[in-house]
Amino acid sequence: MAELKYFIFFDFEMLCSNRGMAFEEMEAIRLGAVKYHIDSGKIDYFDKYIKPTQQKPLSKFCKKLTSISDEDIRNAPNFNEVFSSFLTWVGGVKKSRFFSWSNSDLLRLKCDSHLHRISASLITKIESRYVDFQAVFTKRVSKDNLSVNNALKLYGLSFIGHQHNPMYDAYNTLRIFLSFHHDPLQSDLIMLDRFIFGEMFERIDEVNPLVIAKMNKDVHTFLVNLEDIYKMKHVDKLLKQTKRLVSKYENILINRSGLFSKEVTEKVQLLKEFYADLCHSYKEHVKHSSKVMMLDEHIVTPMKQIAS
DNA sequence: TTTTGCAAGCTCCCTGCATA
DNA sequence: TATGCAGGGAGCTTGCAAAA
Repeated sequence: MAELKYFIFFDFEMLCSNRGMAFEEMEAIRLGAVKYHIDSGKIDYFDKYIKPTQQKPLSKFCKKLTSISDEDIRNAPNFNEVFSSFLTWVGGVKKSRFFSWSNSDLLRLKCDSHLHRISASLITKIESRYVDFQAVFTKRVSKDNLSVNNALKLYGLSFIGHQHNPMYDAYNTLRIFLSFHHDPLQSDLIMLDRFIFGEMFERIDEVNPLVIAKMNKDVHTFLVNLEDIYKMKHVDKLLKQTKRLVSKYENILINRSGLFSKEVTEKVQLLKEFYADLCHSYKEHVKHSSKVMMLDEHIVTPMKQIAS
């Protein structure tokens, strides 16, 4: 396995129309990217227009959105040429990890590569090193899918360059990535705001007691509504409800910032154990064609411990 | 402006049960 | 057996945010 040296953030601008267009027809017309050297922090830039196979003039909507003109792409190299120079610029797929903000850029890459008969194994190689950073950020920090601009704002940053310029979009995605990695405390505070409290903390020392109080309240409400016996058709609803509760708190276990106390992480662990036992018990009941599912005392014990 | 994805809420239909 | 009611589930609608 080659040593990881670069993080490549890339973004495509595509053909588009306000009258609707099938994704297959939305060929790439500009590829922008930034290369982050992991060792030195140096950043390289890549930006090229792409001539699409279809020769129709760009729609007004597309021109306005992307600031790309017909002249920009008329004499541009085709997808094969741009992709080839992109790979040269990357300097080694095996030494790189690829990122974009939403997986639509990967889908575009796959779609256009197929159209231009680019080696499928090469695309598979890139895909195996690809991360949809928006999905990671949503799961770990923001809860909802945010635009690059709104994600930057969470860290008090503003967009640098022009939006819908793919190189700047890629560069600003890198800035979110670096904030996420270099400022775990702020990332955890944002996560608490968006997943649990709906507001930012002013004082760090308030965090742990308030998380415990909130968990106690949530778990207590859950236990009040919990029944001893469920018809099997109703267990699905219980599982969903429990999963939502786990999703709300499980990021605390990662604790990159060290913000959360042992007491807090242990309570979240108990919550996860309860969910795991519940899922296991459900599968066993399904396996034996049970009509009802009883919640044994030992399954509910972790929840009672949290609420105590 | 359209498309996409997700979540929440709403509606309709089916099922089961009670009653005549 | 026919009718009416309640509850639940599937599927549809709506709203929101992000993508181009």
